[in-house]
Amino acid sequence: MLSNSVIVEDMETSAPRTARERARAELTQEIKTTAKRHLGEQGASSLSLRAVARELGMASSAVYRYFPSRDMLLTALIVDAYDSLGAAAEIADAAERRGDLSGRWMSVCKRVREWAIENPHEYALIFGSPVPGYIAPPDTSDPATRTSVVFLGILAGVETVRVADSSGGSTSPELGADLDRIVALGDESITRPMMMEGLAAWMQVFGMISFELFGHLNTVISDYEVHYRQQCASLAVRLALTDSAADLC
Amino acid sequence: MLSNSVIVEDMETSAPRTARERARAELTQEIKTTAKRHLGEQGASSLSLRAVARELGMASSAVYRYFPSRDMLLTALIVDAYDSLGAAAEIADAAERRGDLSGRWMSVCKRVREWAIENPHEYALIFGSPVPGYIAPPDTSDPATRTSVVFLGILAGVETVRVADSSGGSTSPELGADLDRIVALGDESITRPMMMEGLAAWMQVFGMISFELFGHLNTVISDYEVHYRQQCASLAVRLALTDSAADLC
DNA sequence: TGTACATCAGTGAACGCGCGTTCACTGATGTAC
DNA sequence: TGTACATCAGTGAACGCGCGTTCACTGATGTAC
Repeated sequence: MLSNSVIVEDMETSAPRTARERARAELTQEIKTTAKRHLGEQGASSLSLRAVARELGMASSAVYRYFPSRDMLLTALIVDAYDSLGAAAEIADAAERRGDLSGRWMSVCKRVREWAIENPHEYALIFGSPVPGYIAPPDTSDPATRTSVVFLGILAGVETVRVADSSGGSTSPELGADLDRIVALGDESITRPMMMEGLAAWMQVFGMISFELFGHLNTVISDYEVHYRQQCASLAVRLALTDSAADLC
Repeated sequence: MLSNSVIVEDMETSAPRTARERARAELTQEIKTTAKRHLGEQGASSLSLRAVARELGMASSAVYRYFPSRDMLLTALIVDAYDSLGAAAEIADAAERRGDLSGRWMSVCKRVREWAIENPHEYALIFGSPVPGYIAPPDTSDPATRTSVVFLGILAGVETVRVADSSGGSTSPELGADLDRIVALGDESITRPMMMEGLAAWMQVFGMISFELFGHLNTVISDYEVHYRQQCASLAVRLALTDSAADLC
């Protein structure tokens, strides 16, 4: 997975030999950076090529030398966002001792929220409402999985026997197959009940971040950070990453 | 809370004596209905008054007899969406025996997801990325709480002693005050650990629905309904609404 | 090292389009006597 | 019941605006000999 991302970055940033190539790489980046800023002021669906060009002091038609259409620019932003979040999660995970599962979990959770707060518009771009009429091309799905692979890696270290089966034994065959398929992604042996808990935790994490960023808790919670940390610590216990949440807060 | 919503509906639908008043009420509703449909095709930020008018076969300027501006129309849609979801949750809750806490929980969870699937654009409107540049007026916040009040009502029935404190004892004073404030909303005695679990469950529920609707699990889960039901059953156990998830699935 | 040609970035005008909002107006509906 | 006036819904033209995209062009950068 890591090697995969390196390849992507290679194509974008490395080996700009001639001045022309260097200039092109730089302007491509500048256009994306400006467009990212505009996302916040206008929202994804009304991102304007002309406005971006105007801010960069160039003719609107010049942007077409870099992106063949507005939708392609949007796609580039989405891919970048997934990649940026994925890289942040990978780094946070790698900073902890491999055996310290709860430490890795807390570190990744913390970093994901930080990333969202630092890049609210990009977070909204990938986790908010889909841009209507826009259909993500297949090349977006690969960087999208980076973050969840990190998460699966942490789960894989758990003695999954310790997670009880709370399904009541009535899992549908279809859902069972789904769970097995996710497990196979990580190439590890995770039990189905464990996978259900993992999915639940994952969705709760993004639910919490979305609620915070989209303002659904504005009049409810004031100390978002402490709340988030405690909830993540509870999740660590539930996922059997540790015995006690006390030392995580 | 219920009486409040009745008042709102009274103002909108009741007592249209003259033909003029009846026509006005009907057209107001028609405009909103058409606008709702357009939400899906274009997204909230590019909802077009002119397009709505065109579809209704009237001059674009005529819409201004009903809504003073595009933003006011958007506000009306948001208020309607919150109210509609809140009403659905209240009805689902009321259909179950008061003492059957896990039944009420499962019923409300099921109905909330159904509502989201039936009204994906309205769901995205209130739980997706905020419409940029649009600032919700204060009158939107009241209907927004309807759904959570239903949820608090269920929590209030639990012997909260049964929910263990997983915070490790290090709650910040600020967060503690936040939790107490939420508890006070429902005018019931819910312990802080219980409230934390309640928030977690609530956000997981909306995280699951958002992931499903926004397509983040498209290649991951195929049997959304079973997955959702099982996760909600697990949550019921965790919230001490029941002892076993088995009879809920 | 110098010249001739090819490649490419960027320009500016133009296309057709849709938008929100305003305004003076017409004609229908409601009300007071 | 009938008339005179007030209220209001809806019209259509106009305002100024921004949008995505195309196209023929100029001039700079790169390359082959």
